[in-house]
Amino acid sequence: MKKPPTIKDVADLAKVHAATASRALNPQTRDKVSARTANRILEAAKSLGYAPNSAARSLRTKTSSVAGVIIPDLRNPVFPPIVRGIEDALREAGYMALLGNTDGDVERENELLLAMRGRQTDGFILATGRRADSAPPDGVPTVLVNRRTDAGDIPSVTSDNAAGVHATVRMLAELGHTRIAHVAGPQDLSTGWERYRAFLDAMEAHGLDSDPARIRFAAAFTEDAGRDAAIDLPDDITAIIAGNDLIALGCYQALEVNGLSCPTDVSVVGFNDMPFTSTQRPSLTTVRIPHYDMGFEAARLLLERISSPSAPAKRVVLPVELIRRDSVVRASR
Amino acid sequence: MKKPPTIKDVADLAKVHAATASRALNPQTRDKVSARTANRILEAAKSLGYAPNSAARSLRTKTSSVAGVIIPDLRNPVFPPIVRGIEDALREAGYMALLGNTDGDVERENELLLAMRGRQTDGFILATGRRADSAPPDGVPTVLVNRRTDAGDIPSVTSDNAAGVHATVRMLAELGHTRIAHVAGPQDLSTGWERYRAFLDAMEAHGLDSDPARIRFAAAFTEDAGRDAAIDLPDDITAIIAGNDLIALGCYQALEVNGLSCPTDVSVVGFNDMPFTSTQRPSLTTVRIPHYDMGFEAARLLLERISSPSAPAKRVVLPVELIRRDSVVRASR
DNA sequence: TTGTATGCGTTATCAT
DNA sequence: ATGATAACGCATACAA
Repeated sequence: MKKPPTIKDVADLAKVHAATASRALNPQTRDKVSARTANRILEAAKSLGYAPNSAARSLRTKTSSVAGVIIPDLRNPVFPPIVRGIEDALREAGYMALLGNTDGDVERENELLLAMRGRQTDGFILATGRRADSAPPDGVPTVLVNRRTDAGDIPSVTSDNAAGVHATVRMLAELGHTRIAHVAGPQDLSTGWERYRAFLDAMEAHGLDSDPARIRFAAAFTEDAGRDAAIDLPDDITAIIAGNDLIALGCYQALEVNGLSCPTDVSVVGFNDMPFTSTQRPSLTTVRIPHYDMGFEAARLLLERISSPSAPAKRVVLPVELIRRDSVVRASR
Repeated sequence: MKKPPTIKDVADLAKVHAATASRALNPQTRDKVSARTANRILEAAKSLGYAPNSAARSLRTKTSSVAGVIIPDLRNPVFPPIVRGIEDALREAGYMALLGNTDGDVERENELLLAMRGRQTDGFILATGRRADSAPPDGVPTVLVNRRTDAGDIPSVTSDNAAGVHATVRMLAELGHTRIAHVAGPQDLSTGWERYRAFLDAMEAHGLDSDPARIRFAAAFTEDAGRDAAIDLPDDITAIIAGNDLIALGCYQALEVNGLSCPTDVSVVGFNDMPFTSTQRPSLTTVRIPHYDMGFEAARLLLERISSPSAPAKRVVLPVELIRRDSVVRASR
């Protein structure tokens, strides 16, 4: 494990000064060097297997080509595709991702932010945003993905939750459903909130009554929370719009406990189209969200922001798609 | 965006020299400073929100407290829990994870390794190992997780694949199954290979005939590859041991195509116990692998290795657990 | 076009 | 126990 060559080694071999080597090695400044010597230097670098020491470069330039990616928990199936999309977009620009999980703990998130900033992270992509969060005080380039803040002063990439809910309500209405329940997600997250508001909107738009007795709020976007929230819904409902797929699976459980069956008695719709929803019993009708693309776009937005930090905070909203499967049928009661 | 405080700012505030502040801030060298001044310095650091500049530290110490984690694809459900375990173990030691996906492409893996090494990565955790891979030539600390090499000269954390297969065969044998098929995974990966070898072993141990006609090799650990491989299995089999859960789901499909039903006609067993196997139809019997723990152990092993690189290459094998669900019943034919 | 000089923030070595 | 100093490798403003 002998130590790697430095730029000085390259310079010596090419019989130039280190500064000249630096200029030749950096594509940005290569034209400040005669083509002949530049070639000689590149040659030397290759023969030595030279790779720049990024610590030294970071120290000097204050940039690292590393982005911090902070999510609640990688084991939640929505995040892997998002992270994968982020990584692919970052890589195109020569960036890498430093990953951290918070489990929804704000303190842990702050620790992570601090630790990552100490590592010269050029910017952050956060999938942990809460509606009430405010922009980072020190102006480090930051992009939200999947969730956004109410204030809207942080760039974000989200999906068109409202359109998804409207499409769902329209489909159910066309199938004769009128007593439609909503098991909403947590209201402090934009995803839970937007879908809930859109539910009220869409019901009204279709002339349907959104009786509060048919609305429940799950404590979290989990199967258990979904079951607990759905367990005491009134018996006369014919459909449930769940805050997301996990909540929808919880609704499956609650219906079973109550001796009802999906889809015969009650149709169920989820949100996300996470993996293996198509092979559940019954296969789940759901609003597909382009998680990979959201991650990809978020990373591009971050890179944009890193190169021009003062540009206005763009907000990208990607389209969704309603996927009809076996969990939805015509209303029978 | 004012610049973050440096150790000099802390030192000035505490009215000491930067060198003293450095000693006080580093737990390793704290005892070289009087307790009183150390406290004063810590106080000052906290009040300024000081975080050490890791680029400078790396440049000086040649270490980064960053580990490279390279996996095939985060969207494969086995990897998120592994990565999460890695991250939790790394965090305990003040390390962070730089993540990269290869899609199984060796060239991309090499690019990633190079790029990460240029970023002063202290070591690597690879979930991409192939049986034929050899140890990295330059002696960078490296640990394999989930898969291992034949040579065994790289430390690894894997699960007891053989025990899982033996338990599975025993269960099936006790339920009266004799014509048991195996849809194996890729044989260039230790997981696919070990399970296949264990299958032959276990069948023999139970006095059962492992007719090659009842063995198939899937081209990949995917649902599609599993279906394609299982589609032409002989009709007289009563059980299938699949190389992993995704292959098992592919077997479900193949059985359906062939007009057979699981579990009535054929019992199916998978490997991994990935999320949502319990809610498939039928719920999948599978060998649960402690992915999170494997990741956690792998990270610990890497940290060990970073602190004493010349220690012998440990190989950790974690126990597995057979989870019986609806996809397995007594042999009826 | 190329060389010289300097500093990024930290820590190790020396001196006090 | 603390301070002074140098050096890690690189990039840049300035000089030649």
